Amino acid sequence: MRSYGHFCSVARALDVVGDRWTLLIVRELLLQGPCRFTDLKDGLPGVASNLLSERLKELEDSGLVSRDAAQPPVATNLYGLTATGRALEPVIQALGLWGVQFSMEKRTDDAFRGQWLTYPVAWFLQDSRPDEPAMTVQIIADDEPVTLHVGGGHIHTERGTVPDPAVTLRGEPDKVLGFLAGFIDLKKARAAGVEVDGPARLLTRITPKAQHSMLQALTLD
Amino acid sequence: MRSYGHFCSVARALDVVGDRWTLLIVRELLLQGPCRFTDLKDGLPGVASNLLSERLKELEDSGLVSRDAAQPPVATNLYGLTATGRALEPVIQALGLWGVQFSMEKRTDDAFRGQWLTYPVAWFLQDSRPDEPAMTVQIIADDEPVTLHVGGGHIHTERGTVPDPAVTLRGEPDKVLGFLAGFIDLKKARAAGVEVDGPARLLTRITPKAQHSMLQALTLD
DNA sequence: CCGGATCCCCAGGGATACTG
DNA sequence: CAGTATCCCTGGGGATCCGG
Repeated sequence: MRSYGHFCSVARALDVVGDRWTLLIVRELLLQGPCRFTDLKDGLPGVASNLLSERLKELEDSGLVSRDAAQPPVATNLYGLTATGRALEPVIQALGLWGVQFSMEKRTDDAFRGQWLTYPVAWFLQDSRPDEPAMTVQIIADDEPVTLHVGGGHIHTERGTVPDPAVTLRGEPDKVLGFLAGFIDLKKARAAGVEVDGPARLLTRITPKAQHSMLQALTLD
Repeated sequence: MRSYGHFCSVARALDVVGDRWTLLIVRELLLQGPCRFTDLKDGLPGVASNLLSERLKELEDSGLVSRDAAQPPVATNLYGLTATGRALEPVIQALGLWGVQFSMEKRTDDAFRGQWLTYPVAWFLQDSRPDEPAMTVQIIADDEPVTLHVGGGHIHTERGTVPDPAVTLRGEPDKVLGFLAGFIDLKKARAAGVEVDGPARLLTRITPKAQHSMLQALTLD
């Protein structure tokens, strides 16, 4: 990217990561960990392959991304973040927190990937009944399966399915997230097409963290 | 800006502030407070006036910036941040902290403005001898005058000169900042063209905050 | 099928000139 | 002073193609 030419650390940071797609590539590498070109491309719907290739080269030159040959059986490269790249997590988080206020606007054609549910859950939600036995919640949003491990006060997420979840949620991503975060109640969620398999009351132990009161001011129509 | 089309709050945030110059405009409005078009343009060396005009319009539409007519005598508009815009400060700060590692690279033709010194001072430096009487330090970097008010454990900065400072520092911005932050000692600073008027030992009460140890690993050649 | 490279087209950015 | 208008050109988007 063309340098802003300012002696200012904010401008210098943007000289490195200010290009289109760059911070979203870092987001995907943070969420997915070291992964292949194709995995990155799938996690960045809409990116042109030449752009992704070019950005990865620039990020490698800047020392934010490492490129390693995978184990011999598979002939592919694995892209991962260096320590410098991982140090961008506070930037991604600050952007993500600020961006929540725009996340509930209805946009019918937005793409969705399961791993994108990870951050809002980690940032905003908690297990409010840590003494109850751990449970797993299966979420299927836009056919993207995500598993929530709830217990001990925390919620851990991962992609994929799990054999016998305590509860299963299916629906559109914004509705599922809105329900989990408490923007809409069970009745409205069901009206919006969210299906709940299993005892819905188990889900009441998932609550927003208090410090993000901004979230609770949001409404979902 | 063209939307990324991702149902992800990071992407939604970048849909709003991901355009070139946008976050630097927010930086200037945070640093300068409500100000005129010309003040913004001066604080953003290199920006084309049509770009600045266009961005301000977009920021106004997004609800980040307010445009108010100034007091009758002067016929001009004042641009300021709304609460939504000010909420970007954590993003700017995270970027600025991450960008420090690139800030000491020598770039001879970088522009400099006094207000850009405000953030590094506020983020990294402290008054390590709060019990001593307050003092003012005058900095003249690239002909941009900045005043440091040091006392009570804190350092407050403002643009402009002050009548009788305890110490005056003159030199190139990176050298002055490097000296203040402790990357280079007085001898090296003088060798690099920094002039100190007044008792230099008074400056030893300005020290880096402990939590930003990253800073101290940096070296300035 | 994976990991890109190449090509073409167009929107957006940069520089400059101009106007109320 | 505070923008607007214009032109040019780079850089991004999209599709396709190619070597392994």
